[in-house]
Amino acid sequence: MERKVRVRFAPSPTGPLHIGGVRTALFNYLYAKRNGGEIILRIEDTDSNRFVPGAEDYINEAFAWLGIKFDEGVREGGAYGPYRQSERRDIYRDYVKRLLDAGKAYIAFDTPQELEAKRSEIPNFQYDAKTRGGMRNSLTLSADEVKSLIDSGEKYVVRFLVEPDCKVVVNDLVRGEVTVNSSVLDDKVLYKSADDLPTYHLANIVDDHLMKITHVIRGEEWLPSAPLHVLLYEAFGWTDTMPQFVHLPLLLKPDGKGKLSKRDGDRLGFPVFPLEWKDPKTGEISSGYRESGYLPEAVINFLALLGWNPGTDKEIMSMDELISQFSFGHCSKSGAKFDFEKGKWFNHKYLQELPDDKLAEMYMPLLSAHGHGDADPAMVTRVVSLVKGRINFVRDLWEQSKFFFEAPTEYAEKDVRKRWKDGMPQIMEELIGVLDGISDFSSAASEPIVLGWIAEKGYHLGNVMNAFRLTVVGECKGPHMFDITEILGKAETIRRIRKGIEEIKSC
RNA sequence: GGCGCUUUCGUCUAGCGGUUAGGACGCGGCCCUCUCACGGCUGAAACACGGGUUCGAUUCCCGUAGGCGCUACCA
Repeated sequence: MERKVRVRFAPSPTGPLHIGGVRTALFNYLYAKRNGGEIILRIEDTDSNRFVPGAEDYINEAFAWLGIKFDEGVREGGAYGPYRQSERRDIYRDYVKRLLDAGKAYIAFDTPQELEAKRSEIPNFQYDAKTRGGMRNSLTLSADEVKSLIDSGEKYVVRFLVEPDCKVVVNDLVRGEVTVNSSVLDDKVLYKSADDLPTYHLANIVDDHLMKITHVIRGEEWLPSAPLHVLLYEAFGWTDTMPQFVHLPLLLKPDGKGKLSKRDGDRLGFPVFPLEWKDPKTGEISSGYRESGYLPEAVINFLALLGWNPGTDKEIMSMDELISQFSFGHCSKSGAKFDFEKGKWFNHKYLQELPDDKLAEMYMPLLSAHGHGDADPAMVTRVVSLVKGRINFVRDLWEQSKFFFEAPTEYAEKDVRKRWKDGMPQIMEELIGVLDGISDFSSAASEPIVLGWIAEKGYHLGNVMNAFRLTVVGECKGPHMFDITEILGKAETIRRIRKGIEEIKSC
């Protein structure tokens, strides 16, 4: 029977959501939506030691910004809650008991210190069929001993009993069949004594089963424990509804080796988190894509193409297009190095798609910060239309357009040397006269007049125009000259040429 | 160390037995042009290695090497 597709993204609230986690969530989302299914956000807070306040809110805010909407979750509600694992203790206890009663799990009293001692004493020590007979557990102790130990308040964990030498097959939608021998698996702790909570493995299987998850889509770091999960489904007798597994390739460091980590962002100067994050303990701030000027659509598009492709040359795709094209058949198997330059390119592309007035609106706070909050919106929109082609971020707008708002106070030495030749001040004086005589200062009307004057005088077009530009912009770059002067107006243009004649010293 | 996954330009990747090995980012050149960008065109740049299988391997299989992950009462 075909079950309705249900997937989940299950982060633990141990800090800000890593960009690799965002990518995993995105693939879950795309697959679910592509197949008319549902996506659940489950908070896996079964490690009370690593719990970080604020992390859960961060996760919700990040997905809201990115445009990934969950069908069920702590905030969204749903028929399969609670969606926070710390609120499901009773459920887990019940399922652990089932395993215990069925003889598929056992109680172990070994303390962390005892285990530590074993590990340093025996190389490659593993708690399994070979070694469990020499440990303190309900398999080696008599029922009476176990009972009295428990009654006396002795701490214990519950371990999964792994039968040795069995072939375990994990069926993975992107990797095919992955086979391991159960002897390489250890008797994993399913229930911890330290915080009276299950481990990831137990909670994960129980919740996925109860929440009717059909596809477990997660990072490749989980592949080694997937056989254990398969064994757990078998132990519970849930093999007929066991989800399909998909292990996604990891996001790797742009340089060097290893998977992308928090440190890489600080080191290489790009964010590894969707939103800025302030560590509640240390006060340390980690930059986010949102605060760095990224458009959420660009981040989504960029991330989608890391480890997946539509099978065509198309690269710029909206969320809806991604959804309609998505499949695991086009997922790659090997890790992808994080290419920050390409990320910038995506943002550049998406910025170009924005309407000018919208971009202008996004520019306003920055303009205000530079003391130009009173700028005319129509003028700003026009400015933005002229310079947007050269920006990767909204913040680049200032560097590219500040001369529209402030007269240059210094002049690029290199350009002065090249364009401010002897006699140029004199020609600029003439230019002032020509400009002063123009009544319609629009680009279209003024350009032929100035160009005509240059031609008539036999001046060098490039030299005169660049000297002109130097006085108005401060350097030889920027949009079409007459588009600039149209916005500046006659008075300001002439004022700047005069200022230039005064201040530019030829070399 | 053990176990598993993986391997096409510097990077992200297309390719699913026969291709001049394609695209994108970045880099170089040309065009456009008053400048710098944008844009258009274009150039350099890859099948890790060794065995098989096959008429034929980038493609399938096996090794080797490299890379990555896991190896906790963390997820």
